[in-house]
Amino acid sequence: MTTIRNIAKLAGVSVPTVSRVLNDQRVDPVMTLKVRQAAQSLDYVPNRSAKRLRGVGNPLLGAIFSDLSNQFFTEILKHFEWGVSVQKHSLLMSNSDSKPEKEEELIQVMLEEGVSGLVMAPTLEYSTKIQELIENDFPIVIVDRRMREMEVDTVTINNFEASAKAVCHLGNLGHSEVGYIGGPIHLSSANDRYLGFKEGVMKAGMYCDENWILFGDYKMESGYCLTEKLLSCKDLPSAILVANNEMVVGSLNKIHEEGLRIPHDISIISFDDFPWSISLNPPLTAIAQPTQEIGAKAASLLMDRLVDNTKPPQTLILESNLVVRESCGQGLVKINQKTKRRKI
Amino acid sequence: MTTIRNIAKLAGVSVPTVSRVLNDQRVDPVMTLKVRQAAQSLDYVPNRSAKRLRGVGNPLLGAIFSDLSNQFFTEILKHFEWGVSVQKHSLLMSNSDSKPEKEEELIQVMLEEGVSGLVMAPTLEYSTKIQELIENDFPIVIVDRRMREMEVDTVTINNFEASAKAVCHLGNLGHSEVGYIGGPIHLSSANDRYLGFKEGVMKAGMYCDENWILFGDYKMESGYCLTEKLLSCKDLPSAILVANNEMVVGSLNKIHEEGLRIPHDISIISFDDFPWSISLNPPLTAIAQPTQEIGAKAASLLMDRLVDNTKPPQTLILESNLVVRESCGQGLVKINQKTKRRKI
DNA sequence: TCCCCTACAGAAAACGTTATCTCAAAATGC
DNA sequence: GCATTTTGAGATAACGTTTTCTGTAGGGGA
Repeated sequence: MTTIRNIAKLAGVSVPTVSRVLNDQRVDPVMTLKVRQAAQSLDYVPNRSAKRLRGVGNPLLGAIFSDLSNQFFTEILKHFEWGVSVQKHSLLMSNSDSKPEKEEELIQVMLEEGVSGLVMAPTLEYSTKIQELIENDFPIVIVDRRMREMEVDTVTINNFEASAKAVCHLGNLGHSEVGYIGGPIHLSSANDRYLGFKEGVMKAGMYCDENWILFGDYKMESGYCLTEKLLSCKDLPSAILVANNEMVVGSLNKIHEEGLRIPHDISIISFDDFPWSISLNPPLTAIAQPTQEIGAKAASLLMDRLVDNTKPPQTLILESNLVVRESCGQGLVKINQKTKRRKI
Repeated sequence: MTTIRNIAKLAGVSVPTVSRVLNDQRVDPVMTLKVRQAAQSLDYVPNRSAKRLRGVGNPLLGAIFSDLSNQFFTEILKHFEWGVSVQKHSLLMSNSDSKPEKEEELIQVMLEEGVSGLVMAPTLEYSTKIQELIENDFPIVIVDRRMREMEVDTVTINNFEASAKAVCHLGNLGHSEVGYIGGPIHLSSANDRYLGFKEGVMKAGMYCDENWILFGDYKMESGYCLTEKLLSCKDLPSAILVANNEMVVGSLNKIHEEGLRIPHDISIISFDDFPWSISLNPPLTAIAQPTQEIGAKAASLLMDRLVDNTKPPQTLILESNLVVRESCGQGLVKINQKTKRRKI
């Protein structure tokens, strides 16, 4: 490995002079040239660890997401990376696999690596580790979820409202019985979506049997299993709201496996929208979250905080967008047979 | 920030003693205790930059993928991370956005960060930067694609064979005219898939008009546009093979937009398989790549090379799996109207 | 001509660690 | 009981940088 010391030797100058040349500080032109040539010929690669130790050089940022195979998060991450890369930050990413203990470990690793800021989709709505970071004024931005009892920069959508809006949409289409397949209630997003669902049901005067309300873990498998459970009810709702992209895939798969037709036999509406949602059977009506904007805002929030850490934390609530396709009956009232047999 | 120097002061011992305690080396129990307590009370966070500068501590690995919003890559990445995390490596990830110049820049950044190994899905089949790394015996593993003129650890599937197999499947179903929507031919995967397609067509005695062969960039948009172009042909093939997951989404969207029915009007088979492929309209017949195995093997290949860099580079060719669903006619011969009108 | 200021290169210190070296004290062998 | 080995803690150097300090040469003003 070549160091500025080697360069200095080859160029016949002192070490600090090399440093000055490489940092574009004022140095005699002839020396500058010699140093540049030496650096070139030795394939010099600057050592960021050394720079970071000195407290200079490109900052390192960290991203910890609960599920890096969930396209929703990777979209956010991609735009976050775009947002911060204009400033030449390096980005350390990791996957907490929705495990709080792994998350804590990863935070520790990132701190040891010397990140100057973090963006996270945390696994729990409270974490002493994160609380500590905040108390020590460590720059951190939370996406998708809100933390409980913590003042911290946050970028999310209004999950309550979005969920209520979805139910309202079902109501407008004539649905009067609706089920809910939700995420882990200890996450604010899951909780808000559930509360919004209840609110929507109430406002629209719809009915929801308690057996139609099921909570999973935001993963596809639980979407599948919970749908199985739901479909085993004697009476079925005419429509269900599924709380995220992964679960709705499981849910759809189960519904198709059972040979039920959407929306004829059951309607479905979900959170999160992707290009392939259009080509599902049927095209899926969904609440699209602005992943691009979430990522970009998170990046700018974090970069702002890196330069000025005195501002009070902000919570940005972005607009979600109901994308109406064909999985809820295309505006027609569809009541399936089973539901008609329902007593109340 | 607290350093071992602070701890030493508080515990009333020397700096090296603190280091020894924290590295579990033999130290007087009473001192050990004092050091541990001091470290605890000062919220000590080890500094990996300093360790790395000294040449010790957990190694850092780098991952550079051409598209981090492509689920195929994130699946690989996830399993790669699992594979290496058993050894407590840190992982620096980045997205080259399929841009060679960005890729080169990212490699540079990672080298500066001091990664001890790289896993990459490169943007081109040749790169002087990568060539240099290999010549300098830098540990690197390539996934999904093969590099030209380079001896380097590689994990991929047999794209040629898989593609031929797909065409053969179409032939078995009675298709005799087939189109191809491929990726950028400068990538080995895209090239192999194309060659395999041609081979398959020839072997099965099928027909492929030259207007039915279109090349894009593996992105959804080009899948959409190329399908538009294909569908504008006077005569249509009865089936098309689409070369990756992103493009097939665009392709499906376009086909649905045109109101064509799959497989009645046109059959479609693609590379890459995801949970949501089951719920597409219709369920998509696809060549599933073993993303989990690719990631895991890449991890073990890289870790092996980290400990022993003398072994000759290996190329692992993993098995792909044809998943037959309903987008190719479920075993029935389907010839659409338009095709029937074709002259030869 | 002398003095002071400026410009700029080199020397030395520092960032937070760990490894090597030194040395004293304790433990062991005779 | 003395010599020798072992033990283990502290001092020092080193990793690759940058920053501060030091010193020297050259230029300008009196």
